[in-house]
Amino acid sequence: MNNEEKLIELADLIFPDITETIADLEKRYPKRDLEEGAEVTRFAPSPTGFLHIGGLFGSLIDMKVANQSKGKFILRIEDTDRKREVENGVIELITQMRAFNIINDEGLVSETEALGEYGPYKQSEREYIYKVCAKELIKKGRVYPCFCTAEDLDKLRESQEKAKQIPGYYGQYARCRNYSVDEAIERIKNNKEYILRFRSLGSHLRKVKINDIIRGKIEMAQNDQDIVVIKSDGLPTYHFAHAVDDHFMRVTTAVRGEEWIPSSALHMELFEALGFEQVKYAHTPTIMKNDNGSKRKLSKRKDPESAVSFFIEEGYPADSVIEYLLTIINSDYELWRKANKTANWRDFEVKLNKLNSSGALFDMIKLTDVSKEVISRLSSTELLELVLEWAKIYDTNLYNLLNEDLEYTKKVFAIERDNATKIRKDFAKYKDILPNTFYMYNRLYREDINSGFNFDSSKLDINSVKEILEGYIGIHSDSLSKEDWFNKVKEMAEKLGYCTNMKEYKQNPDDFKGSIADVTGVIRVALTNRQNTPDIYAIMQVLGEKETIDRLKNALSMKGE
RNA sequence: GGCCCAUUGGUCAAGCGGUUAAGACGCAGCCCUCUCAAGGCUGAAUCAUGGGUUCGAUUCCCGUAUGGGUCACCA
Repeated sequence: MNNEEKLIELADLIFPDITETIADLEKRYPKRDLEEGAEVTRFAPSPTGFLHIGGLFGSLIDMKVANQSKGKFILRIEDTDRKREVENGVIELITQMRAFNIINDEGLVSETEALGEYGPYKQSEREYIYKVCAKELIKKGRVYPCFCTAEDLDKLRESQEKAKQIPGYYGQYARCRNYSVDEAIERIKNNKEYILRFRSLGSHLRKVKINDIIRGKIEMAQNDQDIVVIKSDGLPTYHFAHAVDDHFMRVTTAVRGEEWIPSSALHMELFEALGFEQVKYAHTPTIMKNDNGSKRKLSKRKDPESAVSFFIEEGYPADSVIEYLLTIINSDYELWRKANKTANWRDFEVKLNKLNSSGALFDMIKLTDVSKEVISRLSSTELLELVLEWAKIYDTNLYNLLNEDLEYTKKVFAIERDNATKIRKDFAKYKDILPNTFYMYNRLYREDINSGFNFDSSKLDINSVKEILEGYIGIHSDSLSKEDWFNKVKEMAEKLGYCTNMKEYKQNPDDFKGSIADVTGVIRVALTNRQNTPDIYAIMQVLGEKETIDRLKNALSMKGE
């Protein structure tokens, strides 16, 4: 029996049930019939139920690149590490992606259902496919059984470290690669436990070039490690699964985190050994956080904002997070947004080669700004809808409050928003809304004034406050236009000795009792118990005449006691 | 430690051999203004460092420093 025949015997011994070949798989998963330039991308997380901000970042790029080129965006679940699996992890992930409008064309759409012809899309269900590939490589002598135990490997690493050698299973240190096929067969027949390793033909003395879409050419040492291809549980390692899956799912561009750069040389060799065409790589930068002056990766344990669920819980609109991420992905996004004020971010074209390759610090303050902008583009109806959806889950008190009188709530939301010449930009997240509008709700307003009014006593004394309130109650009317209303307020203010022209007042403050701003300030506090609010005319219009007068009178009486 | 990646204001960054080195956030000031938010204007603030290459380097090359990543039967 020659060596080739022996290898076949070995392959059959290891995988007796596998009869198909890579060629069969090539037929089953044919090249896609897509337009020229169409990109097939994939997001391939582990089903931990936790969507990291970096994952959202990556999947957003995946989706944009696929959509823009009329390609396909696949969601594949990498569940080959059963220790990491979490119950309902897949559906949790999909739900979170959907919350941000990241929708895949293909792959998992629920815990068990999937779209597309290139499945299964869970790696644990692709065992057969990996085995077909592994078997073929055994026949070619490129995969061999390794009988080393965990202790063997520990010892090896230790001695390598001591001898200042590159650690790993390679070359002269790869004990099992040197067994003859007969020896290997014999060991297996004797029920020795084994895993399958790749036989690398590379040398770290030679260089190899990776062409990265984001970074350009990356030069590194060839792979020479005999990495594990199939683990003892029968499932593949990431490396092997990456090559097999991305090939047979006909992925064109693998967008992945930069932590994969060092293993790219290995992946190249794997593709080569399997006879696959290389995929293109786009290694994305890591999103970092400033921690006492030093950059570090956003950590799942230390940083709540590493989970996208954080932003949902806080009440940031999904689009805010996406648009913020887009500003990191392509910094000309902001220019585009300025030129296309009402457009949807989906219409923005992401350019992979314009990505900055250094890790960006996550900037909450910038997020806040982007988010204010996003919210300011919403009509009161749209905003209300989003807030209700959010509050239903995360703030039931708010949900109930807003629902007590939806028509009224709509009017509250419309203040300085609908038909306004200048739209308020003071909400960055839904959580900001209640602290800034609570006074529009009688019950909350009354609770708040229980502990006293916040009149600015440094400006006016009690008697002046009373005087203003009395004066204003006398002239208040709901039916005036804003201009007429303000003229009446000025008229009254003037009578009481206040300056109605701010410029004039600023020049000679001592000539007056105070300014028109002080007068409206008193009315404002009486109505809202806040010194800063939106336009009080608009507020009074929503409160209605009765409630307005009630509040003013109440303030007057409390102040007098 | 080996290998890899990165380095333009406080932050995100444009720039691709000759620029007064864009823009955004933030900050400061002014204007507008019934307060605030917004808006308008103005301002302070940047090419990590040392060598080359070049008539000329932020831009190209090498070294150094700093930061990050990676060296598993985890992905």
